[in-house]
Amino acid sequence: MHPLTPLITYSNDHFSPGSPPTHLSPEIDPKTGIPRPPHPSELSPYYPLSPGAVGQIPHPLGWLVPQQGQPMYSLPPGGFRHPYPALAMNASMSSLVSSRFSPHMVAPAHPGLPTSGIPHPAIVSPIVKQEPAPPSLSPAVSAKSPVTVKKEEEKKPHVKKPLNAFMLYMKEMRAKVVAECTLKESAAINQILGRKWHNLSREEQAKYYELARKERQLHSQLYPTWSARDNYGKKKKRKREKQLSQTQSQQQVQEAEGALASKSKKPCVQYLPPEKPCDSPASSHGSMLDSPATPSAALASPAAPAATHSEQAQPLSLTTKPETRAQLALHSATFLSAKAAATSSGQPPLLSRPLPLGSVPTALLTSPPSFPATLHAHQALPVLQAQPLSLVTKSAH
DNA sequence: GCACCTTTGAAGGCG
DNA sequence: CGCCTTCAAAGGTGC
Repeated sequence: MHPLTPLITYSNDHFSPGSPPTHLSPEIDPKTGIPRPPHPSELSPYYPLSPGAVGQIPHPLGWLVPQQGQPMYSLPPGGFRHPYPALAMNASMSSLVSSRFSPHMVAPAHPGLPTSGIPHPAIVSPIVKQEPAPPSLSPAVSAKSPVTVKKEEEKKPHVKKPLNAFMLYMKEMRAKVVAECTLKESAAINQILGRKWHNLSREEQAKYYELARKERQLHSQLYPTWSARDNYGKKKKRKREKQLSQTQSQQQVQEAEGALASKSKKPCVQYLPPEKPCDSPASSHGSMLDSPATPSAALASPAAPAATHSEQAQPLSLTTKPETRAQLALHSATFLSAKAAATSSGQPPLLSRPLPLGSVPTALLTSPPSFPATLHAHQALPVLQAQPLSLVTKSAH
């Protein structure tokens, strides 16, 4: 079943202008055993582009109930939450938003100005202490009395960051993974999802990158003045220290790395049991979610599909750069890892995917210009070996 | 009740 | 330009 399915409450036909990648035909996921729906086009279910081309647009609320009744943007106990508030949409935007905005979310006075009482998915009630509002969102506020201003500032919605490709993927797949596993801890689920992500086929990842790109695009249109910086410090986390300590633990891991050969010794085991039935990503025996199990199969779906009609606005740089993260050192110690990250905004990192034997160069060369390509040789490693990596990554993060 | 954990990616800041 | 930090989701867990 296609991962995006849960997010799509309407007919897949809308998103299948072209023929789906051959390797992505609807069927039972070998790994999960979950039936896979017809593969939609890489067009975002959230943003059904080219309405005219794809036919009638499904109910706009479709995005609200992406998976098992769970809204794309969860509704906090406090109230409705939507990534993006009502906004004035132009023709082009409407197509982007049509599937994500409820019908009642009609055009507000100004884009980026959540003037209506209808919250935006990206806007969260000040559950989190709001600092003096960023200058961006509420011009109307400035015109009010200091007291009112202060009051409203406190209420000022928290514009959240647009979800990146992986986050979109997680949102969609989490329910499946949880259903498959007895686990419910997000930490564990996320580890699984992380590996599943790496095992996703290029085409599938491309869809999420595209979705994320549209998310960002839409977000930027809605909140032109918004900056990720605006949310800094809103979480009040000790993460900082935590990460530092993790780094320390990482060092310990590195020190012990010499004995890496030994079974998993990583703490993450606690979250992600090595032999989880649902741990498909790790399966090196060809049960990957969507990636071909065999090199030949992998090659069977060269970058073409995703690239063919992907109108990716962002030209994808194939520039491959060495792993930039600190974990590289550790990675290199155990396996090769080449990761290319787009430098310009909107440029997804090179796709992370299983590294088909002898297909690396080809994959890179044939990668769609708009598609990220990351080589993860370790992908082929057994779960146990891969596990430590995720841990390392985290600490390095 | 809040922060942590865990994942990847985006974005901003800093040197 | 590269590196570092923070945040985005999410739900169990621990304090």
